Amino acid sequence: MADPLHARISAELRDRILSGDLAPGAPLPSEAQLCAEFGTSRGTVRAALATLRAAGLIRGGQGKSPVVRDKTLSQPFENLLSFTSWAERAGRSPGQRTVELARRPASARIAHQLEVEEGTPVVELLRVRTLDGEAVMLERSSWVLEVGRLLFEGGFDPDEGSIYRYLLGAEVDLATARHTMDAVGADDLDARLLDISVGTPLLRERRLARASDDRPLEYGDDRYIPGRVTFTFDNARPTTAGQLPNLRILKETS
Amino acid sequence: MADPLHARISAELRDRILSGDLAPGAPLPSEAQLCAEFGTSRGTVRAALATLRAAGLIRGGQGKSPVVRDKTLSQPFENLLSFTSWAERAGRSPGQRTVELARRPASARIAHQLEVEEGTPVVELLRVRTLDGEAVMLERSSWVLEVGRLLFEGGFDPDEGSIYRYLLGAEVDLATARHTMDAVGADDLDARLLDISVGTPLLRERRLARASDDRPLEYGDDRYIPGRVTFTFDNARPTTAGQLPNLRILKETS
DNA sequence: CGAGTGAACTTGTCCAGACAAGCGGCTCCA
DNA sequence: TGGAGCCGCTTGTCTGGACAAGTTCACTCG
Repeated sequence: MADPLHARISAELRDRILSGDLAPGAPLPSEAQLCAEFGTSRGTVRAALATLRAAGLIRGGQGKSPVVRDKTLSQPFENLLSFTSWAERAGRSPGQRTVELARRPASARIAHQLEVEEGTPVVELLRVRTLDGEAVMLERSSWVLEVGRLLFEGGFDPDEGSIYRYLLGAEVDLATARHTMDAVGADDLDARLLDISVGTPLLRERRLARASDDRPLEYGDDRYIPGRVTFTFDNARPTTAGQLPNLRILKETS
Repeated sequence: MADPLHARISAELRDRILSGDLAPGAPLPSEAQLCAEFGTSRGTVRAALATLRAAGLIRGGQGKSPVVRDKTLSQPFENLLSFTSWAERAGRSPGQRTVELARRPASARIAHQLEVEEGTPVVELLRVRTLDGEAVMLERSSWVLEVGRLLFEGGFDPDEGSIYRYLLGAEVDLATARHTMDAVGADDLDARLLDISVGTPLLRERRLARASDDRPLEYGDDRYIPGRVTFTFDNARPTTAGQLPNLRILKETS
């Protein structure tokens, strides 16, 4: 109820698109009609439409009503960090087996990524992640001590829940993340823990999560067995001048 | 000169950020100052700032001036399609060796992706792509006949220029693309053409490019040798309510 | 029957003003 | 000295209006 008007309008329209009430290809009501329906001025309606446009849900040109482009939604921030959140939203059953949770001095590479002195204590976590009981990914995660210490304190069980959900609940300021994708062959550790042979191609996602003031908080290295999980992104040519192309990221099971 | 005012303001501010005139962390001028500087109303200035915010260049909260977040720009639409455009922008020297350019009936898989009947003629292209003379990627590309025929007509040399640049110049309506990343081991063909051994891990990018009315135009399968090219994406938690997280994609050499 | 004109409708752009909400620094008081 | 409250600046939200530019469609004219 306290939400701004334009947010409520865009939420309402988004629901109509996601529910199939407005099918892809169908035109939206004109701005004038929306003004009448919600009892607002045109500027407010246009702010709501701009949100949908940035999300890639609608496409529309001058002179014509905007048209529904797609009903797949870009995934929320948390989904790209949290294996658990993502799997649950995809209707799969996530699980994990914790191999180790350790506090140790940062190696040169980790220290460089986290922008701390080499040898500074960090908290490292190594887990095998499963989907419906089947191993799909090996997660190596290093946290700066300030945040990592929370993983040792009561309330968090590494074999139980989602780290990110726990940390976001503890009001840790996770604001941005950069993900880099490439391919590697399984090393000895990967092979042993994922029960595959050395050299098997793996999709690697390296991740650096930062606080809102850009301090690095976590460096992660996740290696996915191919054929179980894919990363998809959409991009579109800019529509109106000065507008930037819109992007959406989807992490999918296959 | 014919550009809208808000586009000119956002372009001017973007240039100041990219040139380093406004360094990351520095606050932008207040909206009132920008109004005075450009002689416009506040709504116009806010439209310009919204563009920068959607691009992830600035971050800013209520009560405070927006702050420069980053000076890396999301890549334009064409860069994610065209190897040539991307390489040139990255300051590298792209090249290619065309293995075959053929018109043949669509296989079941290609027909399914391009949404045509199996056996419908399509145009298929197989090229080894190089960066500074070094092979980095094997490109398999299948075009619907309507577009692919242009590759046979005069004016296009598959050993010379960029397909996408040529087709966009020919006013082909390439509007959106969906990219899916995973890892595969090199098959016999990959191994022979890229001069690597069978089973070497490769980063695979499958791509479906569509026209603005969503008809598929091209299905591509690009396989990158690891360590030469990576795909990076940034995501951020939404700042203001109702706003969606912003995303940026970077394809990088390493 | 076809081509061209024009009106109605749509979105894009821009303006001027108003109030609410958040932030930061200041003063004043205990 | 330290804290509370106030004030000014900033952005967020919303209104109502105006004109420009693009699309669609029906009508008219040749």
